[in-house]
Amino acid sequence: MPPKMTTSSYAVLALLDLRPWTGYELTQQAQRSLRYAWPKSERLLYSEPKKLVELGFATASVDVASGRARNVYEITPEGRAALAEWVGTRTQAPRLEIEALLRLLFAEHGSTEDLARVLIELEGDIGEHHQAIVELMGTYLEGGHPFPERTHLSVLFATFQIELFKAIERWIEFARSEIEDWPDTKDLGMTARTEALTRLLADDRSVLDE
Amino acid sequence: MPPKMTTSSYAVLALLDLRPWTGYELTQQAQRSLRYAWPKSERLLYSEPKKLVELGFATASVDVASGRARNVYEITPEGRAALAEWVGTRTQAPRLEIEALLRLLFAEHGSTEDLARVLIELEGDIGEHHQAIVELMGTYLEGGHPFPERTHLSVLFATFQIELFKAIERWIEFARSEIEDWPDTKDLGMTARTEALTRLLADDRSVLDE
DNA sequence: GACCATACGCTGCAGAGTGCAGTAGCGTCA
DNA sequence: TGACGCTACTGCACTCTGCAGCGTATGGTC
Repeated sequence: MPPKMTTSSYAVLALLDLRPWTGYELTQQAQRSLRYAWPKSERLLYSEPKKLVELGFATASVDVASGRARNVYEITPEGRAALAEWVGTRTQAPRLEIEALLRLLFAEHGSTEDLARVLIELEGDIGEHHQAIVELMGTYLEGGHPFPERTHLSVLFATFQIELFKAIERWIEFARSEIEDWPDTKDLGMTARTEALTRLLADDRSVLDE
Repeated sequence: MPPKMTTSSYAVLALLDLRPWTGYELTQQAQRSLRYAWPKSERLLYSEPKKLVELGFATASVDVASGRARNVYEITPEGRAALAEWVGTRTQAPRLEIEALLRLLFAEHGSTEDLARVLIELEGDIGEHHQAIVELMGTYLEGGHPFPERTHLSVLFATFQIELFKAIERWIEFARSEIEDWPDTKDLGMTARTEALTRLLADDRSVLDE
């Protein structure tokens, strides 16, 4: 049986459609540009182009010119056809893994300080990404986009990241102020405040509009 | 070598701390309540309690009382100790897999209609979750929380979901109106509109404040 | 009263994906 | 000159997923 095309395979194939890349470049580029939509390990990104070659969607050649040997991958017409077909398939539902929220849900095992620390860690992780995107937009303004004709796509993509990060940061502030009023993490149950929040949520209203 | 405790192991252990569960109940409960923070497959959720037993963090017994045989798992004092230690460890960075955004980034392979369809699919997936949370809050108001003393945690957790879903839905509307003005998905590059957006993002301003 | 769908209650297995260790060449700065 | 870091990967063990399969009990239909 031939290997199966996964979403990750199409992601790498779409990069190969832009230009030929070496395996190393592919891992670096994919980790930098796709990290926020499709985070995958370096290890996998080294394996995917090999699979594409096996399927006839890419060709591999070895370049020895610049120093040490490197695999160079290039897309084939069959590869482009596969990409065109991919567009018609159903999009997978998003999948959000947020350990900080798991720890919030089970915060009873630690103190309110432990919970505050979890929020700080989340804030740090989000803040890093947030800042990186803002800086990237600065370089785009100076003509730094590696594929200028694709700027409209990268920027629309970036608007999502920024709105998401801002929303999460706003929530962290909100959660922090809520937790400040908690005497403990345990056994509070349905306090007056929690009931007020529950009512807002049951009416599908934002808890931040204050 | 004994098996390794993963975040998923702690998630299941934290559930076991609430009360004993059968394997089946554990899979259902974990998929319902943890889906938005820590989405894991049914298969894994059947395996985790076995690992906990091997580590001495839970005990297993077979209940034949009600119809057919079922495994019942219960936490041990060692299990509770492990949970208490977990609180002190570093929280993993969030990991957001959103195939819709990957397809946006490579929208050049399809038409603007294809891209609009991707947004509709994303909207549908988010909308389902959004609605489920709102309904859950309704049941909490009617005293439907299975562990009433933990309501404050569940509700704070839910505020995150609602704010996140609302932010994503707002962005989808925004993206839709942007794409409507595109003659094509390809080669637009740095249009005047894209430049305006890039400037906003580089200043870390929201593109939705209009 | 036989049938069938559906929920319960799992297990095995192949394959996707991760993390880490290891290997090896090249540049550079002290 | 040797220590460090970047380039450029590969192998391996292990985590996690999806799917197929399998038997039991419950409720409703023809």
